[in-house]
Amino acid sequence: MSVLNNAADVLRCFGKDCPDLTVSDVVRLLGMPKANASRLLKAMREANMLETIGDSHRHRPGRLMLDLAAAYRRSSLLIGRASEVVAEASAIYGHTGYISVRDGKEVTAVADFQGTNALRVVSNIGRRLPAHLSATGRSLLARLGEEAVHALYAGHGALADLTEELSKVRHQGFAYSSQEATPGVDAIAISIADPRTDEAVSLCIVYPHALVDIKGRDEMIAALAKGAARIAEDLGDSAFVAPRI
Amino acid sequence: MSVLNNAADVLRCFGKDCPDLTVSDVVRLLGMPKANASRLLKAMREANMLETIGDSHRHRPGRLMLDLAAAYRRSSLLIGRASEVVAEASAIYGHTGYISVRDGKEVTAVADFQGTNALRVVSNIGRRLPAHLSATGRSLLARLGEEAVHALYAGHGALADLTEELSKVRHQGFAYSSQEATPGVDAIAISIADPRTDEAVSLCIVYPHALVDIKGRDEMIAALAKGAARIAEDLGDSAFVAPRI
DNA sequence: CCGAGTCGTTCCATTAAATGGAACTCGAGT
DNA sequence: ACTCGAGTTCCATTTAATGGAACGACTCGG
Repeated sequence: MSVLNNAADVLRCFGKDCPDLTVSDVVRLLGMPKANASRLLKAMREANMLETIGDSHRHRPGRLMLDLAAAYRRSSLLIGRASEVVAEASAIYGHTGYISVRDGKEVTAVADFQGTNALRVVSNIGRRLPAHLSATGRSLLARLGEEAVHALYAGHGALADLTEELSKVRHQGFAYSSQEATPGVDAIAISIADPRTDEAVSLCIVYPHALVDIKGRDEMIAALAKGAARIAEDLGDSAFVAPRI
Repeated sequence: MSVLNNAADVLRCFGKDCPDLTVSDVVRLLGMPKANASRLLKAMREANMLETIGDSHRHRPGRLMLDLAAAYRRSSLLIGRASEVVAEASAIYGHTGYISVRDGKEVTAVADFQGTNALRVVSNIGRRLPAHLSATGRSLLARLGEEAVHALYAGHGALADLTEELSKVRHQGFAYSSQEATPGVDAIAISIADPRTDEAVSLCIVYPHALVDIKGRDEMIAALAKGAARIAEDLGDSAFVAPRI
């Protein structure tokens, strides 16, 4: 099924910073003969996996793909429950919140809730972040055993720091970052899991550093924690530790 | 490229109300030999187009698909501009807003902004609605010529009503529905297009019928219209008509 | 503990599709 | 008119998809 893999490779190209693709982009990025690239994009177009932008030769993901992220959300009880909690916290405090999942060494947001404050962090849904460099990523990595993290980050320079940071997250019950990925932006994150499906998600709030002091931060952690604890109990997530603040 | 089409057909199954798929679901829904279904799902799994839920045999869209909706949004300047307008209106009035696109006789939301009011309409992103039965759909259909609508809905029972309704939308500059798709829920929608790419989107606000009178509705229409007019001017959308209220 | 039923995977010969080099088309820019 | 880059089409070769049938795993009711 080589076509499928090629098609998946094409779709992966959209991942990082590439808003659209042409035949020659695909040739360059994937090192594929251009006859193949041309036919592949055509077939993907006909299958609604891609569509052209206007009548140019540039391609973007097709309509078929639009609903799949929503289908993913709908397939998971955990995501639905977590969304309720974050949506409420986001509405109360006015900061942007999101739900994210880990995929190897990366995290992706699966749902976001725009804050309402005049100064708020714009959500970055659909953009992959390195798990070890974000609060939401570390809250998810902390759920892995220490060995699993070692295996995942074997040979990685940041492993020592990460190990220490994760044990702190495990002890505290939440992850925190201050101006780490983005200057002026802090984040808090708590993870929960569904033992029946082995999936884990992170509940995260991001906010402008200047607007929230430690007291305000702890208030939001408590709000997330309350909802997360209820979900953990309902689903039987025995690994959940209530945050200590 | 028959695999691609089969894969696309599988992905389409997630569209309506089907949160997960098994091999036999695929056999039943697509009438495919089960040997093929089994191998196809396996290949899609390996390409990250699907993933299993826990260690069961149930499949959902894979992580690869999660970012594609966001890539779609990023590829379109129009969607970005429209999102700003709806996000602001949603924050001001506290009602849920979304941006949607038309795909034949259906409309899909591509972005949503949860309202903050205690009583708010929960967004239905990723669920396809019949275009002729929703305000957002009619605001987009109104952009088509009358002949194009006739061609699209040839033989459809609702064509006469729809034609009349659309000419009203064209004249008013906005579409309105009161308790149409959902009891107790009203909606307003304004569409704009980017002539360079031939894409059109609808800016839509949905709100509880009981909470908003005509005056409040017109205020929101004016807010959307103001943002939409600015976008229409910037992009050169000559077909845009400013709402008359 | 057994057998019927359901579900998923694997095997294998047949058939159909993907592959990649080269030739061809189309526009844009000297 | 010529060239350059981008995209598509052609064709013989190779490779992968197909579907019937057999096989393994599991569940339910007796």
